[in-house]
Amino acid sequence: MYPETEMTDQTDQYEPKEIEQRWQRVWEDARAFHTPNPEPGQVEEAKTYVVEMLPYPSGELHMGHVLNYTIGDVVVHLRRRRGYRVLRPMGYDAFGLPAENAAIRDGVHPRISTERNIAAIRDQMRRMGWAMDWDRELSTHDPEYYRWTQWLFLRFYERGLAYRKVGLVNGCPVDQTVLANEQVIDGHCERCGAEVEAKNLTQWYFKITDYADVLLDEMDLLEHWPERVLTMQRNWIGRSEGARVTFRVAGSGEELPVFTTRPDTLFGATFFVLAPEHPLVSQLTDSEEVREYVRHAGSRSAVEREKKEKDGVFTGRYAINPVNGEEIPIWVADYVLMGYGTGAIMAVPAHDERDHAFAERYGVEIRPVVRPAEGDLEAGAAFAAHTDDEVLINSGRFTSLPSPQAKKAIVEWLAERGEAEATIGYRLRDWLLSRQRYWGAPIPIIHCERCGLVPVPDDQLPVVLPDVEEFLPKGRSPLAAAEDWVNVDCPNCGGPASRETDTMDTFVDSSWYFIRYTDPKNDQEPFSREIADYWLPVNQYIGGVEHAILHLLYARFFTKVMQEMGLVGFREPFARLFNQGMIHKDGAKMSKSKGNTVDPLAFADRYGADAVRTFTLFLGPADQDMEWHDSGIEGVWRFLNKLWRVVLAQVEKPRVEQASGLLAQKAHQTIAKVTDDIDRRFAFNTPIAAVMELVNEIARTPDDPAARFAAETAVSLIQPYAPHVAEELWSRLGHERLWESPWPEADPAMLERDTVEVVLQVNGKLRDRLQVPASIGEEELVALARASERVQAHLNGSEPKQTIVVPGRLVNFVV
RNA sequence: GCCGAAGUGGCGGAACUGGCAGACGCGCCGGACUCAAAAUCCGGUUCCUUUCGGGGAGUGUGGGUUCGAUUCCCACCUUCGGCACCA
Repeated sequence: MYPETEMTDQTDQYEPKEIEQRWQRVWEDARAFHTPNPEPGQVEEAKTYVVEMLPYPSGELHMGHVLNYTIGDVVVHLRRRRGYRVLRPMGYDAFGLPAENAAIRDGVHPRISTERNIAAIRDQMRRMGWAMDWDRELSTHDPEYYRWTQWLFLRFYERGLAYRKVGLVNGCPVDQTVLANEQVIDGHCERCGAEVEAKNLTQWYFKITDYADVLLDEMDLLEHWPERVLTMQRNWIGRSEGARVTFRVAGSGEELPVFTTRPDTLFGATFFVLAPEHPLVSQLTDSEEVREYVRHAGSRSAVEREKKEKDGVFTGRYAINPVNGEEIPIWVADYVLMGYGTGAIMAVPAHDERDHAFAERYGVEIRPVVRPAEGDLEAGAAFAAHTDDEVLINSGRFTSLPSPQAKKAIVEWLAERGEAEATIGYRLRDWLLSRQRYWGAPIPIIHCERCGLVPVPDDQLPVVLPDVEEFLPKGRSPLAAAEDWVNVDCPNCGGPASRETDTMDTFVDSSWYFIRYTDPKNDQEPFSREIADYWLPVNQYIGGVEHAILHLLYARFFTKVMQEMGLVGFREPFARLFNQGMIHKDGAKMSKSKGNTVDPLAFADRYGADAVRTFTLFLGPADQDMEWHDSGIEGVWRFLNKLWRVVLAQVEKPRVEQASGLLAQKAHQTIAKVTDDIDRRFAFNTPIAAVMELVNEIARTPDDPAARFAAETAVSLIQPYAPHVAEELWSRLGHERLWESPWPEADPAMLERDTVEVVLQVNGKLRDRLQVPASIGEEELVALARASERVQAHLNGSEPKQTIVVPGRLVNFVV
């Protein structure tokens, strides 16, 4: 079982490289971290499912990975040793643009480069010593995986949750593909930074907007998600309550619905605005001026539109305001967006900053209809902040009603006549999932001239991605050129048909992988529901905050749909989420272009994987951004060397079964702190400091009868961080298999101290300290405290007005 | 503008429930070892002041609650993140 070198070739030097290789082999041979699924019907036992966001296989492990997977490793080791059945798999998010762009650049097929990168990154992960169940490894580019991604797509399609529509989409001119809204940052492609272009195209969408409310409401099912992530998702969904109010075109009576969050300001609407793309514009007028404006607006990008001053053009037509029958001019202006609400607004210049700017420019009436309940009515401050204590003015029968009531009353009044209804607006749009690129899972749909859209029958899945030679996208998928693959018989009528050539967004692949892990080799279904329901929801999900919106929102959406299909029995995929911070260097994010990256494997070569792992977590709280200093790892290196020396000095000492005394007590306190910090507080830096303290203490008193016990405790507690050196020292201490040895338990009796140090204060200022028996009575303690010379000096002979006693902590005299 | 997070020594950070501010580490200073240096080990290290006993100040700023505030409350400043011509 154990390598022969271990007992015979005992050098005094800590040689991480040799130790780490040796123990990695031992774990592999012992299949130490393989976790089988429970047998069917097996009694429920304590289980934990830990998932870290799977890496994109770039071929090189970076510090972000090291932090992510070391956090997971610490949690996993602790829970395994506390007797849980722990599932901890790993996989690769292998489809996507980087591999494809590399193929275009270097002429290597993406599958070849991806698989080469996977082999490299797998090897690097092993060198870091992470306790993963490699039997469950999966990759999203594997046909055995994407077969089920396609299968799930078809189930969504059957339910009307995957659909095709013509619409304005964001296209990236560099990556030559359309993007989901979530992949557009400030009007630019999130990948390459190019400014996106609006295009009218037919694309595939997932109907995530149907789940907008559920995605908000069911945040309550999440036990422990960082507030910032919930906030980001709330912002992204962008729910706002308001009303849909129907205006009509004067003359024709054509309906012009608008969405507003301020129905209380309806009496202040002095004009009406349509987005340039609004379909009614061309019906309302054939004015050349309007057509010219619409054409011009269409050529401006969203970024340009926002930067310029508001402008617009009058259509010559009027809209009738349903609250008072007033006719107000209809304008076309590109500050109104077609994509939100109805693409038309009622403009209330007195209470909306944008409408105000527009009205000022074109001389439209500005009519105030609400004023603050009390306080100043400064000009210009009217729309500064809308609050609930405002009251209506100039609003007919609603005048002097408080704003919140007025909102309701006006909508109800209009609703009686069918001219309004309370409704909710969302910022969230449907998820655009088709991509005009090669390296992704093909969308399993066939276009038949006679039958239209025909889903690929389940028994013909997977639709395997064909090998092509030319990856360069030309605005259509490179797959379109693979004619043998494209041209097929219609599964329905047998007539000539062609395959869909777009591939799926890689976020589809990663929206369900955490369930596939539970049953990764299933070739009958994506996973067994029984097994999935045993492991999920994931007890602990760990990953970077960059996925706060995209991946986490999509995965939540997928899970809800799968639950409604009866595929799983849970509504939320990740019960707890931990977002690690980013590791910076020289005050900035690490990036290749800045040249401030740190190669973890290079440091592992020099100091050992144990030191890299430990230092990464010692940097600071793992959920905050951290600053990497090369000199810092020296400190951890010194610590591990000190541990090595201090522990080896105890090997020959007798083991005292019931160790007592201060050092034993310190050891028990350290057990309690490390356990609580990791398991309850998710604090990973402070346990290292606690073990350092313990080791420093042993080094000071190596001949203490409890020194050996304390040393064994230190080794046991550092194991989740530095598993190799811990295992080596454990075996030299004469034990076996630390990785499955029970986690130490703090003896409550040992945590209680016989004597305690009490702080003596006068007027809240520290004046003296006192060692007293823990069991001392209050009166006796006060008497002792008063007797202190230093206290006496500050009391100046006067009698304390008040004496505060906190048992076991302090006595405070107030004079 | 709206929403969220955070401000503590020279630096990273600790202080978990209102009770010893600065654990642990880096850096720096001193010492041991060395012909010497590096490495290693040991000790010191918030600031001001001191007759070397001590005294005073101190957790972004200003106020408040409290015997007592890094911690709670109010106002403000700064930094970071999200959303934003979203009606």
